[in-house]
Amino acid sequence: METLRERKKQRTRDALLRSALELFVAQGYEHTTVDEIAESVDVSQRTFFRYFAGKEEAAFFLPRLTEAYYVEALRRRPPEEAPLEALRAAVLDSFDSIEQAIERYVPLELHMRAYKVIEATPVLHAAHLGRQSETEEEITRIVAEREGVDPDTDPRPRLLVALFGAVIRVTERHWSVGDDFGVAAIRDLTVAYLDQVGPALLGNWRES
Amino acid sequence: METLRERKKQRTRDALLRSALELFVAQGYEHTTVDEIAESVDVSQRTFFRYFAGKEEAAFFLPRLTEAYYVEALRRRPPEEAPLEALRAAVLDSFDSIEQAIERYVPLELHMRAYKVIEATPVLHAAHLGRQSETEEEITRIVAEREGVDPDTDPRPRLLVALFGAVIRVTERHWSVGDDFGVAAIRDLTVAYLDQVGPALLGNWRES
DNA sequence: TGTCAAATGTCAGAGGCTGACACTAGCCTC
DNA sequence: GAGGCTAGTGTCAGCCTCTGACATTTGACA
Repeated sequence: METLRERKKQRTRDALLRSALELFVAQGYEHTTVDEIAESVDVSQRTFFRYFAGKEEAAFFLPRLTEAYYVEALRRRPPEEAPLEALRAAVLDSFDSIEQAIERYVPLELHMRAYKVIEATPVLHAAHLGRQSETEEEITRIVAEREGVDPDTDPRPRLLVALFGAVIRVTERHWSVGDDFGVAAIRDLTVAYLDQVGPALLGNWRES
Repeated sequence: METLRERKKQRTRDALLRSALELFVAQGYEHTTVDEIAESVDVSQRTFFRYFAGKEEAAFFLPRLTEAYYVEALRRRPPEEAPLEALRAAVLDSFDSIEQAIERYVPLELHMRAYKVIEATPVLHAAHLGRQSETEEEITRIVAEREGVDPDTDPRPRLLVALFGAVIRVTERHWSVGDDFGVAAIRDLTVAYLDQVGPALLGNWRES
């Protein structure tokens, strides 16, 4: 962000993002119109659409960021690690670095509240799943490369990533209905759920 | 469907459904307008929206049906079965009964092609994932009840169902990019992927 | 300072979807 | 079988998301 022009752009986008999230949190995603968001930042509706491809994109700007951090964390894991272990460690790693990244845009709590709006709004939740599904495709390629297998032939990378993603989503969902807005809460839940994968798949629950 | 009135309604809805799927398959979901669908059946746009809550709902009418069949098949599994085994057997069971159910509405091949459109259209795929996520909630309750555990306390039912759903989705995705439109192909793929869950979760792939 | 390009605004319009109201056509009773 | 009732349909007006086209403003930079 060198020139004045670029700084202005940045400020406009940040303001739009922040206003959008605040409005979503305050009055719900569906009850917030793009006109409202634009007006609250004093730009035209058209300008909003030049910064965000759609209303959804405003809601997903920060989730996108955190996913990028996760992918980055995964790329950094040592190649000797077993695949599942690398996926798990990357999640825990990324939790740390993400907080500051978020704060560059909005207060962490606003982000957390917005995240709960995503989980609670069916159309947003669906879009969220769709995006995650795309991310999983990227992660699949990373895992396959780590292990030196072909993801189009060997089903294991895609399957492992899908299974892992399922655990993450159950965790997010569980977190989203709770009252704890902190990152530590998600972290603990993630570990707890990952540890339950074995028992869940076990044949007989009634003997335990 | 006793009265003439009811028969007419049924015919209108069936015609709308069929026209919609045909248009989606022929020219793509996004390039098909509701006006087009309505016009091809010679009713007003408003009438379309009285039969389907939205354009999406037309695309998901049959997937909804097949999911209902799956849930029903699961309910019928003997209670002694281990949970994962019941989920697996229910999928295979339901494949049989679904074909005829579909044919009551449209030719099976049209349905299969429409299904590929869902998988290939991002906005539909996302909505599909959202709906599946809701179905998983229902399945979770069924599994929890079978096993006599509380799904709000014990993480295993929800986790198992999420993991199982992940395998199903990978299977669907794989099938959707292939050229085989038959049901047998999905069935075989399902079995193959389910058998890979263990190996995928296994620590080290390089030793095998 | 004047030129160029980037950013924004304005306008028109497509497409999804909804509420309100009028009208048409099966249904049911007498 | 005529007439009242009501479910189903059409019409219309309007909101909201999103896009293309064109005009206008405002930094950047020689």
